[in-house]
This record gives sequence, C-alpha cells and structure tokens, in this order.
Amino acid sequence: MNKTKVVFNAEKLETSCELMRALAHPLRLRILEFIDRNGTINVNKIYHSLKIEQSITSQHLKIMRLAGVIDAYREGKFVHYSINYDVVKRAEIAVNNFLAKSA
Amino acid sequence: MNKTKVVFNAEKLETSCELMRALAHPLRLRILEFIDRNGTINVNKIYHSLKIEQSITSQHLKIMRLAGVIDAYREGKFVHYSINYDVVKRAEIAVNNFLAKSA
DNA sequence: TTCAAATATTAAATTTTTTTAATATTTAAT
DNA sequence: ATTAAATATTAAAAAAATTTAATATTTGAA
Repeated sequence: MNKTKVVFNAEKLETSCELMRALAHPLRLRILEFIDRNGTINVNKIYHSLKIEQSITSQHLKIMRLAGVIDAYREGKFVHYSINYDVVKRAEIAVNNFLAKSA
Repeated sequence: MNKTKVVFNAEKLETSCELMRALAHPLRLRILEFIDRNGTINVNKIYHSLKIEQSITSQHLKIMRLAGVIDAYREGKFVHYSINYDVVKRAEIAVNNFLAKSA
C-alpha cells in the first residue's frame, strides 16, 4: 500500500534476475543450505549427505559458481565449496529494491 | 567466510523457492517494477507501456498473483494490480536467511 | 606408469516454462 | 439484446532448464 519509487535500471534488473534464478531451485537451495551449515565442504560430502547424483550435484554447483553465489578451491583430489556471502547479499539487496518502508 | 548456521526447514525452503521463482523472470521483474513505480495500475497500461502482448502480460500477472507477490481488484472493466509488499518482504527474508552478518 | 577416487563435462532425453495465437469471459455502453 | 473494450483462459508450439547416463579430467597413491 506504499509506493517505493525504486530506481531500477535494466542492467540491475538483469543481474538481479540472474542471481535469483541461480538460487530459485529446490535442489540448489538444499545444497546451498548444506554448504552454509558446514562452512566449507567438498562435493563428495554434499552429494552423499543429500543423496543426490554426483553429476547433478556438480552441475548445480557449477550454476551457482557461475552466478558467483559460491566459491570453490581445489585441494588435492577434492574441491571445496563455500558460500560467497557478499553475492548472496547482493541477491537480497536486489529483492529489497522492490520493498517499501512499510510492512 | 562467515558461517550462518541458518535454521531452514523444508517448508520454508519450499516457500522461499516458490517465491523466488515467481520473481526470477526478466519480464516479471519489469512488470513488477512498473507496478511498483505506479502504485496501482491496470493491465492495459502495463502492456501498452512495456510493449508486451496482452496475453503474456496476463499470464505473468497470474503467476505473480498466485505467488502472492501482487494483488488485484476489479473496477468495472478494469483490473488493477498492486504490489503486495509484505510478500515481497518475505522473499527478501528468504534470501536473507542465507546471509552471514558479514559483508 | 597404472590405477582408482573425486570431480567435471557432454550429449541426449525429459520435464518445465514461456510464448503464440486463438477463443472465452466480464462489463459497460449503445 | 448487441457490441466493443478489457482481461483471462486455453491448447499447441517453442524454448529453456533439468536429469540421465556415459565419458573425460585431475590428482594422489600403489
């Protein structure tokens, strides 16, 4: 019931959209939550714990990595993933841009 | 670099996901922004201003209405849409749940 | 070096989402 | 009553996302 008068240029909109899309999938949210819970964790632990296919896990991790939502680094045979909270923060801000001071 | 220890149950995750999906589309974001800008507006104005098909507009409006992101009321031949900021707020909180105090 | 474990990539199959295009509904005016 | 404007619904077509299943890459260990 309260106007926002958001200034939301095309670029920002694109970025917001891409970020949200990278998050808006049930499996990805589960993976993300799991990583969040564990701080830093490797792919094996992720897909064993969540009981999802290795390949699927890898593919979803890639989508989120490309969106910048998670970071990865290799240590020997293992690749460790962690959340890039700065970028998740940006997703939040994107949504926030639609918000009134109300509610 | 900062753990969150979010408590994020399955239900919340489902809800968050659905909300984000309802937002994560370029056209829907454009429509949403336009409604936000105008406070309350009818379908005609939306699709004429944004130069999108009437049918497409209607369908995207429906998706957002079902997700609760926007509200509608009819006044004669016109249907007026407005943003449900409370629900958008919930989308923001959903994303926020992944956030550390960092950043 | 060969082998196996961990992860990534790929292509095809499947599923879901989106668009197109046509038709239906609702309401106000004639 | 008919008609026209505003919006919604629907079904089929098209496009995009996801899964499956197989293969490739990387690395450490035997």
